[in-house]
Amino acid sequence: MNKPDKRDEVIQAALELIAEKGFHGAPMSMIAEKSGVAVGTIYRYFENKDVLINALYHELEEKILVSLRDGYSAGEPFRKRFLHVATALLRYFITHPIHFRYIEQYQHSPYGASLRRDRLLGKANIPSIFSELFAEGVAQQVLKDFPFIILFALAFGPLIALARDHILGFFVLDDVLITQIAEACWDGIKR
Amino acid sequence: MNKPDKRDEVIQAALELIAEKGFHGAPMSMIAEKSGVAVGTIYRYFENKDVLINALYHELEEKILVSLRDGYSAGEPFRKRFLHVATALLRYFITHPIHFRYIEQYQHSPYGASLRRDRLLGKANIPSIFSELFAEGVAQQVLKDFPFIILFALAFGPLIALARDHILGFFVLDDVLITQIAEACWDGIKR
Amino acid sequence: MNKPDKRDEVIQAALELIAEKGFHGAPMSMIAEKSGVAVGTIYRYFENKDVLINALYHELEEKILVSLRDGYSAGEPFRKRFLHVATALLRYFITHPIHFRYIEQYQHSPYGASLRRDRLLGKANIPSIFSELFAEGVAQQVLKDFPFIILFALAFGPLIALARDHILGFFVLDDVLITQIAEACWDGIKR
Amino acid sequence: MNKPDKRDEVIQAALELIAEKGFHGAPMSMIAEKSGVAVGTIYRYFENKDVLINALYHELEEKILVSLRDGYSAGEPFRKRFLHVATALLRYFITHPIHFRYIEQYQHSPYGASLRRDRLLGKANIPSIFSELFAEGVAQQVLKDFPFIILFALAFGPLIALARDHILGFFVLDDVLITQIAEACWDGIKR
DNA sequence: CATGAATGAGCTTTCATTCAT
DNA sequence: CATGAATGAAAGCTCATTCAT
Repeated sequence: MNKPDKRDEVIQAALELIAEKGFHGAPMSMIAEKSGVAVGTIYRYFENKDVLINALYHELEEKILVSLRDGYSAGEPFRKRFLHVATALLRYFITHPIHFRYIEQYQHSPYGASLRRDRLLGKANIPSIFSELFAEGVAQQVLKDFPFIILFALAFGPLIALARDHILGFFVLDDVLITQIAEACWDGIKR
Repeated sequence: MNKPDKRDEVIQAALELIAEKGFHGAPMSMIAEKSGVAVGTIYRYFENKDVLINALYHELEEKILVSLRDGYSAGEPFRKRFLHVATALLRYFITHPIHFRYIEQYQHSPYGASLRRDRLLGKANIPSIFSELFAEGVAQQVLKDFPFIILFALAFGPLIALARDHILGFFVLDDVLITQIAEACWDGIKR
Repeated sequence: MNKPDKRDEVIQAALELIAEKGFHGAPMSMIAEKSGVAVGTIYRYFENKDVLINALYHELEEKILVSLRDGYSAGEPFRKRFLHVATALLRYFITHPIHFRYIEQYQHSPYGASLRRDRLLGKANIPSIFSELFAEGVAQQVLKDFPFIILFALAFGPLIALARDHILGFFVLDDVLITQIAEACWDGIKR
Repeated sequence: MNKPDKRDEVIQAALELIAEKGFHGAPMSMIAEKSGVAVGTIYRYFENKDVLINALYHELEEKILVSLRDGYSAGEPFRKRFLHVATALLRYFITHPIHFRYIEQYQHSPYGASLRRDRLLGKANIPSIFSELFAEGVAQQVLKDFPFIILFALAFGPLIALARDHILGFFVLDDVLITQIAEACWDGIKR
């Protein structure tokens, strides 16, 4: 639980640098400098740069899941739960733009493809909140009768696109819009 | 007869290598070798690697637009036209997976951010087929009253996510599914 | 005598480009473009870049010698003849700054060292106007009793340094100064 | 004990290689090899090749100034001081031919032109020993009434030319000649 | 003779990784 | 455990030279 301080410094520095400058714009030496640590020290905590990049991604993913579960109650009606998850996700991204940029880069790189493949092959696990939600929605016949992967794309594809547009400054998301957008996504998946 | 023989070879080699290995996994020397051309020759056709990457993107985009316009008739009802564009786009991607992977990488890189910004500022032009379609839909009050950028995300965000999932082999898209998905996207944007 | 037009164009373009940008800032392709000739054509007239560079130097040297002999009369008193040569040289340089810059670069490059060595070994000939002038001056006991090479340095070393300073804009030479400088050089060599 | 071990090795290797082969005949890889260091190591000490070249020049210049000040006494008569500086300079060059060749190349390259310009504009400082000497000489009316730049050329132009000739083996300078030459230069500048 | 597309060796510079201290 | 100087493979790009047309 009490991870060494230095490890956290490195993770944070890597996050900020890579989010801003991309994987190749953030050399290990720069990460070392920003985190106030020697280059060699990074290699005590992470075997190599790839390991660092993957570990960072998984930490971010975990933080998002925690945030989605906050205020999420299995007792609520299904639609309400979906809207909660969708708006929480969008809100997380726009309040953590650096996390978003990192995740986006990760997912569209070879790293992301590997992880997805591993998840498909069962080597890595799919976050349960999503699979449970959609499994239930299909079972209750509230949702369109699509495979999980399609429902996921219909529900979250637009959110991610819009988070990016907001973060890039192409338009501004406010609470009203966020709700309207989540409802539009709901229209896309509801039966 | 076909003058830009070498240029085409280079473009094709770059497309395939970058789609597979990413921008940084495809050095100029590798592109040269794959295209059967000397390194220096690439620089006769493209001032530098960035120019090559951008030119390639614009060629692909143009091909997609041509393909979307094929069978598109302004006389058809609005919904039908939307479904045509959506299914055609999805079909293009799954029949040209390499193009898709290249475009995806491009759009999530600094190159893509620059282009988007230029388009927003009016320096580069937005493909008219999309802007016309949505402008008309909003005017006719068939679509939800959202700004263009949100409609675009709702309509195409899921398609792109699903194209990627199909190409990565996570599931299989067939004609029936494609139509159903396009209709689900329609549900997301229609009033 | 009627050298091909193209050869002259190449020589002139090379002169201007190299004078301004140095040997390595003037690629053959640039020389070709500036002279309105194809790259391959240059190689019809000059076996390679080194040959071009050397040929150009010798053409310039010849022009200077012609200009020094203009108005030079063996009948004049010795001092007057020296002042003529010295002022003519300085005037040539400041009216042909491009020639000066080329020559300067040449003489301080490996090319210049080779040529000097060849002249020492008798493979190349020393311009006669200088050797005759100084030989006579020494014989008449008007000049200090130094070897030719030292007299040459005392007489022309300052001129060349000042031509450079003038051309670089560090100060301005006018007719009065030119005469005064030549006389100061005379003070350096006269007995 | 001697920290900048590698830095010195690099400086020395660069000096020798560039003196012999010119700036462009001494690639970084060659400098690395000669100094027994990896290429990348050079870049720890010098940001790039230009920085290395300039740093090397300034180190040499400083060494020369130190050597000129050795045995120089402000109390001596003016002529004696001038002769000291002139002979010391000539002696330095012929005992350090590699330094001479490097300096010569530097001064006749774009590097040298930049430095001269900076010194003229006051951005870089002119070695005080020269400016003080000539300023005093003019004030005492011992020297011809020329601007500093002309006196400098008259005094040192011949020395530099003769150092080069000696180093290239065109003739041999000995102590007697060196003194005679310095006196001839004195004749050039004295009133 | 003239052309200029093609070549590829060679240049400068970067950066993930190692290891002696 | 921490350090950061050292490494050297590999990248993008240039340009003198060739040769099919």
